[in-house]
Amino acid sequence: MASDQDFSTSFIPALYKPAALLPIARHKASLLYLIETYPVTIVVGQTGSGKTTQLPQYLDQAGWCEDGKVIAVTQPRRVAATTVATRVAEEMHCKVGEEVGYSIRFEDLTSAATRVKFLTDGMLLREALVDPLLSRYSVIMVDEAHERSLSTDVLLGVLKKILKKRPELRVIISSATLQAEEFLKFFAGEEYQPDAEPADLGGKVGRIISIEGRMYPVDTLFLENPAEDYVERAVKTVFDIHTQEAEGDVLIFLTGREEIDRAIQLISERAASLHPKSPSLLSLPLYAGLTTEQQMYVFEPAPENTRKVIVSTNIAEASVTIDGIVYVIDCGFAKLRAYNPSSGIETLTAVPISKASATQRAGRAGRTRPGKCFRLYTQQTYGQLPEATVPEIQRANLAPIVMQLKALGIDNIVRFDFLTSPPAELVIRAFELLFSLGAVDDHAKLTKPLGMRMAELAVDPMMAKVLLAAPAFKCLSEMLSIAAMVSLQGTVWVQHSDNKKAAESHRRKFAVEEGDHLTYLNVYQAFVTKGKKDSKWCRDNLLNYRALLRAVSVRGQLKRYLERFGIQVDETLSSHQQTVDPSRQPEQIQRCLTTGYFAHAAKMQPDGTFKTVSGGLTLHAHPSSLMFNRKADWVIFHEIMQTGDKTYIRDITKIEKGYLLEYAPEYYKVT
DNA sequence: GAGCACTGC
Repeated sequence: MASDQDFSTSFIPALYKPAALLPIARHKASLLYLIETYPVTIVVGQTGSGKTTQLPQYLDQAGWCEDGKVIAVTQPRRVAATTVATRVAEEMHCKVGEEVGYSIRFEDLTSAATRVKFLTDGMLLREALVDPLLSRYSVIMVDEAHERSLSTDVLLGVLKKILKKRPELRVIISSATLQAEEFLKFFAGEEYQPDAEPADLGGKVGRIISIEGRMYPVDTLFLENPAEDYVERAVKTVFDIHTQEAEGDVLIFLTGREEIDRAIQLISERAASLHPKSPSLLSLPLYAGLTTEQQMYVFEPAPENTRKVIVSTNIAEASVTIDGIVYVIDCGFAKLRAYNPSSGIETLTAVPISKASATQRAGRAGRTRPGKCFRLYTQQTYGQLPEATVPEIQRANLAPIVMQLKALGIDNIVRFDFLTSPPAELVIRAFELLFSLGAVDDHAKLTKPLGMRMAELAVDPMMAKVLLAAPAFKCLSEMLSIAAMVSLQGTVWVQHSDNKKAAESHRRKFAVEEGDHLTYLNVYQAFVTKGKKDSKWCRDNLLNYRALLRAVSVRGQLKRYLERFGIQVDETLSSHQQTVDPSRQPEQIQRCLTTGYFAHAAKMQPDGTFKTVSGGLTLHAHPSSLMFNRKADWVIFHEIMQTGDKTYIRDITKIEKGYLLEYAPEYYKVT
């Protein structure tokens, strides 16, 4: 038989490759040997190597599921967990939920027969709350670990701890080349010897194994001189490709919606001047803010004699894969979220990408045949890019993670073995917030029962505090709905850029005087009474049907948590009318919100902007908020974020200044 | 007058 190399150059591979022909097949014996011999195996597998789909099947065949044990494969994203499970079930000739299953939030398709289980890494962490040693699993494979998501990093630390108590457990980390040694060094700990021969790097703990992928070569081109305007330059490059290169679709990486809209506008303007007989251009946007329906267009094959141009954010770098891309245009930037621990404000700004990102982007051109990548920056600029993106754990608000680790019984966060330690300021800031909420005491221990319960609720600490305070304000049922709606993060209304006025008037139908939180409550209540079984009702009101269905699930889950704590949720309308005067209901909700969000308070200025309590910072109501063009005095808000040169607050509710002193006397004490 | 991408029984 021809070698694998010959095979890939003379044939175009089918979408579903026969498993035996995947590059991983000839590494089967050595993989199984390493996993049998060492607790930790790092698998460096390029795109198309088949590691995610084949390795779990090899392990199953080799007997790792005897005695009822299960193989877990974690993914950073929900869609990946479900699609890979479907694919492996097909190969194992079973239905999803039988021998192969998946488990993500709100969807558990597993059964007693399940031997291979795909799940999100956040989900596996949740399971550790109930089963701290994850004892039902014989093998845990952490896929895409090089992406270094918050939950992946925490999970790796937890697995290292578990390995000390369960030497028979096998951990497989799938990684890109760059981080493989770092992962091994982390698990080997003191045993790791930097000067050792590569084969002995991990001592008795583990080994690294590389598996070649199925990628076509991609020619990379740099600019000779820096571009002044990369959107303009990207558009020019599209036309250069269109007139000079062979057929094949184009993928452009830009940083956000505004740039994407502008690029699409420019492309369609200039496409008008193409020769009437030349092939046409079809440009399509791709970003997370689009509805699923709108996103589907990018997967449809272009009409005959048409070149497809997809203009995308970072979503196409790892989360979404589009077939038929032959040309990639990379602007060299991405928007990244970061948390400033001294101000407590999140920022969202465009920053240069890493070399690893640039490689990943270029690789998108070589999935179906040899491709080209046009980088809109110079080779010198590329040389100065960081090797890898700063892991999320070094730039995120850590309050939720601190709570989660505490709930897992990991009390000393500072001494917890992180792959990369978070900066001390982020940890300190997290503890300050949790202390002010009453979740931890002077000794940084979780309080009982408040802190323990907050740690178990799957919402951010401020909202968790509000929910646990709600029974005292007789508004628990309402607050559950509000918490569920806030968790949708601004996806309640669908965006129709062509009809802003209509959108405004629809929103006004649900609007109430007190602000965004009570407006959400209105929408939720209208949805469950009128729109739950009818997506048309949502369309008519420009509401996001899928998002609202999700709110119903989230609410149900939060309610079950509270009931487990022994907190009764009274859902009958008549009952709270007996306890609270209906006209006072909004006030109870405003007071209750203040018990969690007192640190997010601001005062409106005569010009309509807001100032923080300390007076230092000018804040703007986000245009999606009701308070964007309404009068208020004091308000609390859910979220604060700086983009460009403005700092926006969103999900805003009016309060009385006195509430702040009443519910957070320590925080606002007069000095 | 506007926000990158993810996640949680």
